[in-house]
Amino acid sequence: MMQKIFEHNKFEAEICKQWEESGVFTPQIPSGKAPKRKPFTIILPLPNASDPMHIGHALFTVQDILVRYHRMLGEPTLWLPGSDHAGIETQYIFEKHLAKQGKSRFDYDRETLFKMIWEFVEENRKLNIEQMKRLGFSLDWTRYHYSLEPEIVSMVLDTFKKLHDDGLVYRGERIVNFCTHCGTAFSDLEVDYVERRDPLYYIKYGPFIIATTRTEDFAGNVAVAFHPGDKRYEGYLGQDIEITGVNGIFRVKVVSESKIDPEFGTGIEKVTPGHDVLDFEIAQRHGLPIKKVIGTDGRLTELAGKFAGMKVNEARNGVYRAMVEMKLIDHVDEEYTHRVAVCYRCGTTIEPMVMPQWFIKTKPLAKPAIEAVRKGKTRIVPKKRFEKMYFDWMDNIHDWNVSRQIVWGPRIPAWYKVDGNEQKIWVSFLDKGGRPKQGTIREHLENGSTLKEMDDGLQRIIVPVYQGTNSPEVHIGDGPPTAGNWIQETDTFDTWFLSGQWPVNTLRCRPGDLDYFYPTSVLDTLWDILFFWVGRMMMLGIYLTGKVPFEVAHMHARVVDAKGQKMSKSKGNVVDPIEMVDKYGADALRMTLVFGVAPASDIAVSEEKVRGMRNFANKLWNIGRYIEMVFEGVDSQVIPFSFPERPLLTERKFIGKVEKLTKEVTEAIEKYKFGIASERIYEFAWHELADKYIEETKGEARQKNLQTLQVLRHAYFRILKLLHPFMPFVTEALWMELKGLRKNPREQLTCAKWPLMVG
RNA sequence: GGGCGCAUAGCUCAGUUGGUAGAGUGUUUCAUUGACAUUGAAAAGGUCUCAGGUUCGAGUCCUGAUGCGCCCACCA
Repeated sequence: MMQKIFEHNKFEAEICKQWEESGVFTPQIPSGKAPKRKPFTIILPLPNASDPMHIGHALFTVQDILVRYHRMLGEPTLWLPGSDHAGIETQYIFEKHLAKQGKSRFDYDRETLFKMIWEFVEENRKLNIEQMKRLGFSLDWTRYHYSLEPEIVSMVLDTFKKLHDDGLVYRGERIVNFCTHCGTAFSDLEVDYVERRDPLYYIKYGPFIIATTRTEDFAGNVAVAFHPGDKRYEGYLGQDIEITGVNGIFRVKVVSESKIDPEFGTGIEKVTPGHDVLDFEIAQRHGLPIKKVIGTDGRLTELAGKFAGMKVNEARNGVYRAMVEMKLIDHVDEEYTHRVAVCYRCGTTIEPMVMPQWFIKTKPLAKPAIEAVRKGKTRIVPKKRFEKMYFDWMDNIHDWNVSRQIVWGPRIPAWYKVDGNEQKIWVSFLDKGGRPKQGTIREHLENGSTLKEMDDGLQRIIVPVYQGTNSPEVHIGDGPPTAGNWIQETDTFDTWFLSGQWPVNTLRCRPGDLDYFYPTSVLDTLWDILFFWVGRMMMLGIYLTGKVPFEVAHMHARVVDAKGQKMSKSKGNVVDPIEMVDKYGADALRMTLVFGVAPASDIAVSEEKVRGMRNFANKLWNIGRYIEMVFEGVDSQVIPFSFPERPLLTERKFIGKVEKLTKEVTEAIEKYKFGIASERIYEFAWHELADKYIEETKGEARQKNLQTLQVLRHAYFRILKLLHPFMPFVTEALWMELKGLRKNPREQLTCAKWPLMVG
């Protein structure tokens, strides 16, 4: 006898276990010469190992619907799970954790720090796996991968070597977005902009007046620039002008540059190539020297004279006061608002800095990635909205800075020759007594440290890029050359360099997988990482295999609260998926995320909606209970599960509706319109089957009219099948319950055949 | 500065190729030993943002306006 209410807690764990043990989520590759049916494959967008489960992860439901649907169509189906070490994110979280204990990353050598982070992440990573199972995701856990496992890392290093051998890797002193708090450079994508009001200083500058918000970087000024043809300044073009500044007299060159806006300020700007992106470009074009005034610690360097050692903001005020004293300030615009680059992680103002970094040339990689989408080898869905975004970004792509100055990630496999370059390589390390040491290798050696000691306590090295042949020899490969002394780069790879090759590398882990499952069928992800991830996967996937990584890139939307507000901890409107699963069941939460949702629009989630969907699961359960009741005493031999041959008119009409529903739902899923598909089933089950058909045929059912019962059961099982991809637990529970299959998992609904074949 | 999206019931949103508006939730009334109160029956509630245009016919297509949101580039 069935319970009066569907108690999800009683069934979910058991059903989960049953699915897993029956191995139905692990596809079999057909062997021998058997005709190979095209498989359906999705690679899970790997969650950050350090992230606690949040509602965004529950959106993987969309993938599970696709996967379960295709599995029921009889296709070999693979949904491959994984976790991402998420370099900067994770190290950032860990450093906050360290700070609570009064420690910082500088207290540890890199190896120790790496191990500590590893331990720190493990618990959460394992918890994530359990939580994803609870949502009913039909992932093949036998193929689970972690981005830092040795096999994956070794493939990533090989890719870098290959890129290097193909001439697509270079090291350059380039201006990068540097966060002095996080201590690392960021790619352009990882920079946010905030509106800020700062004083705009008009400074007397030799014969000119220049407008700037930054007074502190004066020691890095090497030129002034104006728009070509600006009559006010044309006469000065090419001259060396003497300037009196707070640190004395210096000279700057006068150049003209089309990117200078003649309308801004006085139409002439000071050029500081060491600390401004545009100025760096100007310097490259005009062969101007680059002076580094701000260090990686966010303090001014010795070039700043008496201001050396000050933090940027201190120095800005200090220099301003000095300028006032020297009557160098013409006037100050206090109302000036502009956009300032900040670290997307910690909000610290980004300092553009010139630093040695590893770059990947992206133009040759982007070209085939653009072609592939243009030719439809990869379709972006919804197309209209996102293809344009994709092309815009790909067409204007910059070279990719893959260096990160953090320890949490695979180290770039580059070794610098130490012998003969001792004075060029800067090293920070902890000596045997745990004391921090900084300086060139030569200085360390002179102070009695050995190379081994430096390596044991290594924190970071900096090897500048020298012009011509003066740069230390670099070796890229599996390890250092045997002859001589070499020291490995301490920069690690940008996380996206790993995740960009994830579909290829994970499928390489098992022989035959790459051939069979690649290109994968669908990539489903939040559209905000279209550039971070989708673009990189396209480039590296094609580069490594010659084929696109996925045939469809499906963009889903962001989850927001009931009022359409973005969820955030500070607003306190976060919906915890696991709490919802505990309270209302996984099916209810899954259904909430797709029911009535249009493609790529925001998804409003409220507890009320989850409750409503839980009520639907219960409704379904009670229809089953009703069926169990009316079938009591009826020999199931007498009523086969087949389609009735000659139904009565009411029944015939109803069966027609069932067929129509089947068609509509199938079409909607094929078009990624899960909102419509789920709504149709809901509407039909509740308002057609329960409210109308059952109510109207209660008399016949009581008299055990065989045709009525047969049609009733036919419609009901059809609904269970159609709904299974959306609400796997309650449908599976009912299927087992009504078919008496609780002891025979082989006939579970998960493996049942979809009722409509699609061509 | 360039581009995109949205505007429909109190709230959150659907509305697939143009044919007199739908769901969830909330509200009101009634029903109750009945498969299900996590229920059923019924009701109220919308000039589909505004102004033009195409059409026999526009929530749906076109143009413009207003409001909101987002993305890209970035101003020294």
